[in-house]
Amino acid sequence: MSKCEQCIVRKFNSLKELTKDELIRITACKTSRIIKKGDVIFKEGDHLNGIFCIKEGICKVSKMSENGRNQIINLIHRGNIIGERSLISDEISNLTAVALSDMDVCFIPKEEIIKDLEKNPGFTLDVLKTMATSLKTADNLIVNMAQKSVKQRLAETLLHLEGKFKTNNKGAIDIHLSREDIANIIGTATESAIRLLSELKKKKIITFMGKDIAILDKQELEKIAQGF
Amino acid sequence: MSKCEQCIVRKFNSLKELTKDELIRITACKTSRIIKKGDVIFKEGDHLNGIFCIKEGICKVSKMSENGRNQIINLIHRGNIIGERSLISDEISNLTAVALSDMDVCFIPKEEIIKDLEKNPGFTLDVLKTMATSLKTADNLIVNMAQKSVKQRLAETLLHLEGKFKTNNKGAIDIHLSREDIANIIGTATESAIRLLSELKKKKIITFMGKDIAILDKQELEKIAQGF
DNA sequence: TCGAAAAACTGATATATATCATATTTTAAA
DNA sequence: TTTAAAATATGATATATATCAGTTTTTCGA
Repeated sequence: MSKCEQCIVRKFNSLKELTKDELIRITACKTSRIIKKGDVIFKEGDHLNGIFCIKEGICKVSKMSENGRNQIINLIHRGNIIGERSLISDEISNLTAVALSDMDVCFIPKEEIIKDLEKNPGFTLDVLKTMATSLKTADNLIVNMAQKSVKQRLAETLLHLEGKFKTNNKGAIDIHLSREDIANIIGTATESAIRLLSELKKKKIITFMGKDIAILDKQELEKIAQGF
Repeated sequence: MSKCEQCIVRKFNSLKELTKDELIRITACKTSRIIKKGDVIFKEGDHLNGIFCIKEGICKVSKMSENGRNQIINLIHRGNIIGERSLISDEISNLTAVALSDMDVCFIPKEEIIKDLEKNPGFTLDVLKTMATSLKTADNLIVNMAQKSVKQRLAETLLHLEGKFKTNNKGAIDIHLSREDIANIIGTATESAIRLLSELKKKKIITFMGKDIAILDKQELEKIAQGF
């Protein structure tokens, strides 16, 4: 069992605010889990009973609309925590998390986190700051979804993905998403996403490298994202 | 100058967690403001330097998209607090707040709230819980905006408005919004909103009462909201 | 390595929604 | 009260996007 006190991943999230003693307590009760690509970490309606700290890998966080269409709300990677919103509200999960790659995560039981929230104001404040940032991001997404065209949202998504996941040694965006996933991020039909990607490829703004996508003309993509 | 200790409005927000002493301190430094319908309370890019506690009236909280279209993110009324997200992130405001009616609000300076956040864990935890709820609401809105048709969103908005603002003595939804405001809530062109409202009126699902709207057939509206 | 299933792709068509134009009604200011 | 401006309404049309149908390519398990 790896020790939280020595885990570098906590530096990237609110757990960095915990004291050594608190971390030792967490180490004692947390469980490590290996999650296979495609596995469901949790789904809408689940009682979570804790939070997940992502040590390695990527997952998508999504929600079903009443129409039966799936909307990806966020992509989560190393260092992030998921499940904390439901924990704080003391509710069943409103979201579904599915692994996009093999993952290495730690599960920390609810009671331990609540103990820290009640006893360590620095931790609580950091969780609050993180949530404030999430809320700002969500507000931006609402505006984009409501006001921008699918083409704009696709361009923006590609730029955002490159910024977040960087490029691999071949210059391609370092995350593999299916066409359906991309469609579910921008909120459109899979066919529409495919068509618009093909169009961008034809215009040499992007290119496909095996399963990945590389941005060739960032400037042009930024223009499209802004509606030109 | 009214006293926070005696103010009933605080019972509806996180300020309820403050101690008597803390409230007395807030009373000493807060300022009351009368805001006229149509006035801007704050706008995107403003340094807020505090939060606003709404004692009376309603305001819309919105954000401009890069396209130059305005998206209303939330409607805020008596008991709610605005400006706390920017305060916690220590950022300029990402949103604009405009009064939809004459308002009576209290402005509480940033330093005082920060003091309480640092010293009163119950207060911080309540702010955190409120923000967790806001985040859930925002996530739902993302999904609706991305996956539902304008017609669905209009129906849902009308139902939501009735639930939130109740009906007046004539049975109309007790908030007055311009057609443009309604369009900016559902994220569509004003003409489209008008057309769809007319359609609902023609079908006797809603009716117009002067400036207000009344829901005549809630069941049917719920069906439309669900995509039928 | 084969074959079935899944994913990616393309075309044709329908439909929802935006846009532009213009008319009518309401509001508010002079 | 009159009048200009704003809000509401409606029609015509263009366009973006969804949907349905079918093909090709890729993936992966037996």
